[in-house]
Amino acid sequence: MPFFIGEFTYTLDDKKRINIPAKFRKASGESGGNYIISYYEEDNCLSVYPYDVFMSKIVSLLDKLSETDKDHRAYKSMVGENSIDVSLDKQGRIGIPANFLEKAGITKEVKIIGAFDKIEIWDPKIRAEYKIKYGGIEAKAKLEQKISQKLESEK
Amino acid sequence: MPFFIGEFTYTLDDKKRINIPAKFRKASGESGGNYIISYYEEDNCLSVYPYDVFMSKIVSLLDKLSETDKDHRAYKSMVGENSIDVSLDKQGRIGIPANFLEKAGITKEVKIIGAFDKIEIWDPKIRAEYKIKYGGIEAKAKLEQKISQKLESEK
DNA sequence: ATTAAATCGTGGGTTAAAGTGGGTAATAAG
DNA sequence: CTTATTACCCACTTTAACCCACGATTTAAT
Repeated sequence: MPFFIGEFTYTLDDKKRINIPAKFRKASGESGGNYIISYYEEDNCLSVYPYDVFMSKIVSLLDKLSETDKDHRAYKSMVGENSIDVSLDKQGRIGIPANFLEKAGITKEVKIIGAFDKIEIWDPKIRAEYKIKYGGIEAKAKLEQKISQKLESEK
Repeated sequence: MPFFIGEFTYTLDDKKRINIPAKFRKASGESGGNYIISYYEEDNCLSVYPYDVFMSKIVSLLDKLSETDKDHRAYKSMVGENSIDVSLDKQGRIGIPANFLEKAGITKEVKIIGAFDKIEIWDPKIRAEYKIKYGGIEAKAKLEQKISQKLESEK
């Protein structure tokens, strides 16, 4: 249901708050102002899921894991460590815990990116590097090939 | 359902608004005045999709991607960054965010081109270069060959 | 063909909303 | 008990959404 697209530049204030674009607040749907922030080391950004999306896309998956398998336990533990729940204040901002800012290398300026079902918060410099890796014409073509192969194989 | 063809020249005003040809407004169908602008680096123009077209051609595909695959996340992130939703004002114009004008190298004059299911907005100079690359007799023949090969292979 | 009416492209002013900053109180941690 | 962090509230500045208006062009009617 949520639908986030676009790219916005904001600043982290002294109280470690970041504004969420008005468009995104309206697009968050059922979850109201409740989000789960999740950090993926591979991405090096903060993924902000509307509460409901996190439940249906992430938690529902983790629920299927086995409690008697140590690797499964490890995975759950890792995802748990890198996730936190937050909510909007009256002005439409979220406060980000210091340890999460640190994980994602965020200091002052941030780029906020709509990634359809979730919102991403990036340090601009880290994002620029990421774009070189994935956003160039050739890199994008590779992604597209991989994805179309996957979709093809599912037919 | 939408059907856009033709070429028009308009100007970006001081408030970063661009007129949409009346013909195209009428041809937008279901989506009313709602569009998604998407930028492809390879094309170097702004692609303006009627909302419904974007949903059925782009989003329906992205929805199938996996949230636990970092390449899939990357692709969604890249597409999301280069997309934005807009809608017509009372006079039939759309406001274009500054970062999207920048991506496509648009300053004042624009060429608006109907590309069947979507509308394209070009800087005239960039369009002229593009035409050299793809519009010449030989270049066009190559395109046609590639396309007929694809269609052949799908039989 | 001439005139009237409607539509189209363009410009600009006003106002509500969005983004930002900071003060104070409540809560949690040392 | 003291200090630091977080939540809640209020205020300012800028941006863009919304509305109205004008000339040019097109369409329709006489």
